[in-house]
Amino acid sequence: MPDPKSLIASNIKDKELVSVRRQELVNAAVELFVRKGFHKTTVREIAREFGMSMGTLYDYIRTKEDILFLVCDHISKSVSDKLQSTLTGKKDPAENLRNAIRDYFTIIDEIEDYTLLLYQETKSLNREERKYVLDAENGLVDIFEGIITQGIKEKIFHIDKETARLLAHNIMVEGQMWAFRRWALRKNFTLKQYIKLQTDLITKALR
Amino acid sequence: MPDPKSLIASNIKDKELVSVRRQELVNAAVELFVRKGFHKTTVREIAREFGMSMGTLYDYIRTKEDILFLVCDHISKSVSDKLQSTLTGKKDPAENLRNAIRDYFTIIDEIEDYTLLLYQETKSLNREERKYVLDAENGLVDIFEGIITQGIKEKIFHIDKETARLLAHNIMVEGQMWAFRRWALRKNFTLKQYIKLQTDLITKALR
Amino acid sequence: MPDPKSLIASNIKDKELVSVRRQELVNAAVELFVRKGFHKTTVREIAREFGMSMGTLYDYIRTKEDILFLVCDHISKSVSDKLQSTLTGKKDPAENLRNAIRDYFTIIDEIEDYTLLLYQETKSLNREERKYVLDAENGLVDIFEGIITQGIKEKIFHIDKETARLLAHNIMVEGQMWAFRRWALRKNFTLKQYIKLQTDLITKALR
Amino acid sequence: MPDPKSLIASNIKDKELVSVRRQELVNAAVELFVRKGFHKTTVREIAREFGMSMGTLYDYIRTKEDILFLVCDHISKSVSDKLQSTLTGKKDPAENLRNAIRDYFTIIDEIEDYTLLLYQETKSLNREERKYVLDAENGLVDIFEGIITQGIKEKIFHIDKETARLLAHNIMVEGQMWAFRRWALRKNFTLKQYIKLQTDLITKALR
DNA sequence: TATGAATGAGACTTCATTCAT
DNA sequence: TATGAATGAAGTCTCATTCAT
Repeated sequence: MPDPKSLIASNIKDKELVSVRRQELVNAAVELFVRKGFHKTTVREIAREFGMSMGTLYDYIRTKEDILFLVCDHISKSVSDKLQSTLTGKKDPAENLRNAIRDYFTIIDEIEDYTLLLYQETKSLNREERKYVLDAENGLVDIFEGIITQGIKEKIFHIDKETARLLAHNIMVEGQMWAFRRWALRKNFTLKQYIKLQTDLITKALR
Repeated sequence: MPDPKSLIASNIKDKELVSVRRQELVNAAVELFVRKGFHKTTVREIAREFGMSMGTLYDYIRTKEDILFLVCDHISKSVSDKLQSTLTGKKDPAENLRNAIRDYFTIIDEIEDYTLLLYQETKSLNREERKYVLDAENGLVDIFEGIITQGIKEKIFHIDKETARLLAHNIMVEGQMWAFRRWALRKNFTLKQYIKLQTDLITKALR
Repeated sequence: MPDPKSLIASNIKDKELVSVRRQELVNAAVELFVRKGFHKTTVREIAREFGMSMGTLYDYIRTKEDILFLVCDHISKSVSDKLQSTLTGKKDPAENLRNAIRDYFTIIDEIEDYTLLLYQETKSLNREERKYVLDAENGLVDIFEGIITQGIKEKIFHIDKETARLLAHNIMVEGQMWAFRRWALRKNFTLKQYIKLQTDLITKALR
Repeated sequence: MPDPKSLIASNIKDKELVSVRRQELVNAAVELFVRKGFHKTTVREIAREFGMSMGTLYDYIRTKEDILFLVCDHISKSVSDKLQSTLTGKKDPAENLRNAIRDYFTIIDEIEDYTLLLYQETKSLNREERKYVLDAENGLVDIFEGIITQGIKEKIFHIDKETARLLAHNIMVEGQMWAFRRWALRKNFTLKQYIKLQTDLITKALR
């Protein structure tokens, strides 16, 4: 998989600089997008937050949508990286799954605003860019599915392969819903409770 | 709860006419929003599809966002109404739940595009309008929660009250994810399979 | 041949109004284009001269190039119309030719600035639009060729058919060069002299 | 006549280097101008084609228009030089004229694109620069006029002095029209035919 | 009540030119 | 002398909303 960022043309020759500046750009844009949404944020505002002129901003991207892509890609990668780094090669699939769920939900909680953004604005990306982001998502589903499948092999979990895939999807969505249904869930649960209850439900379903 | 539509001012005195026209307006707008998204649809396009002039359109609403609200409210109500109408007062909570899940998922599948729209554009509503839509959502959660609670009372389901609320949320989201993760789920499951597998997982969790 | 103006989309429904306003638009733009050239004239300037807002201007056209097309088409039609109206069905081809040359050169002289504009900016039109303008030009060539051909038939002119076509082109270009080489020709000739000398040269070539 | 190129200031001291680089610059720019027109070609593109940085490019010129002037001057000089080099001091003015016409038209045909460019973009030059280019043109007119005048003196051609000047202009324009009316002329004539027919017409006019 | 032409602010984007390194 | 990142003014175009008829 080629680096998605190389999809985006730039006038600047110094690749290193492009990389650094784009990171700064993402940092500037993400806050605005979270606060106002992609469509209601103007490029001028982003440039101001970016601390550079409009012209300079456009030396690093070609269109406003490129910025959205950089932002979405960043968030998406960020979740993947964080989750990957917490995954240990523990032996017990049951414990592995519990830990993965806990870590994933915790990450979501930490970057709740970003999750929401990724969730709501991905549709504004073009085909190719959207595919990148969704592929990253799929990578996460694969992780959960892998753990469950291991448990099935070891006869610890008692569901079939198809259900394993579905359950992996469910876990992903249950993580995300902690962000996008916060208005309702926060009234009833703390993160800790939420993790515990969801984990219990999943565990029971695996018996 | 006051009729949400009365939130939106109108120049027209004849309440009956307002109601009829707004329904036509919603029908015109919803197709466009589904196809192009709210932000990329222009009021001019809506007026054309609506078969009325810009001026007349603005006799029934005040801002473009009002249209979005009418649309979201309509979709949201539509799901509630359909689901309510299939709910029977059967005695067995287990069967009631199975039926409700099946009916809800089926409704989602039927109006998949609308669900997606509701899902992605609600954020563009203002505080007050968004609250309306989310309240309607909550009504659905209550329905599922009610069935589960009944099962708990009858000692058929073995989970606590808090988990019941959470499970109700889960069911809602699992219905919606059939729409918003269709790009992934459709590869692996038909609607029928999806309903069966999710129902099984929920059933196991209730034991 | 469909009316070229119908090639250009408009937001305005009243066809009559579109026609009137476009004429006003052409009048506003042509002066600016003559003075500053197409590229150096801004749409804002055109709107100001047009006496309407930018938005309104763009209700009558879609792009800046549309304005250029309207202008070029107008000039081109204008020359054709004027020439056509002076053409009499006189019997003597020699006299007909002399008159046509005189009238054509005189028209060019009258709208010298416009001729120059047409001449220099046609290249900025897109394929289809350029074709329209060039086709109109060809119509004029045909007129001159027709007169010459008639003279050949009547054994008054002694050149072959191919040369007749070429000579028709020459006459066209000799008319235009009165505009685009004015910096040189005006030093040596008045319009009257120019017409006489060119007519004499052509007449001798026809012997 | 001072060297036109000295009109354009340069940061670089080494006159020799300036001259060499400017020639390379012209070569780079002319292709782009032919393909896209002056206004639609960006300085960045020219620099890239030139193989130098923006900064370096601007060491050799002051404004984008300077480049256009260098290009126009180059083309204009190029035609003059080529034509001069073919002119022989033959004795017979009639043959001299035929040869000059043939050579001139042939040169035009060879650098048709450049002729067109010169023709269409001269207007974008400023007063002073445009004068340079037009003066070079006049030099060519003088050449043709000279040959004709010689013929008049030798009683071979039978037209007056004023007509001689006009005819010289006509010849120039008839050469150029082979380029700028190619869309029409190429349908009917090859270069060879075109030369022959135009030469015949001119010859007849001289009798 | 209905029409649709008119508004004008503001959106995104480009690009000739400069200047610190 | 050479580089190329940075500038910022200006360009074209859009569109939600209004109001005279």
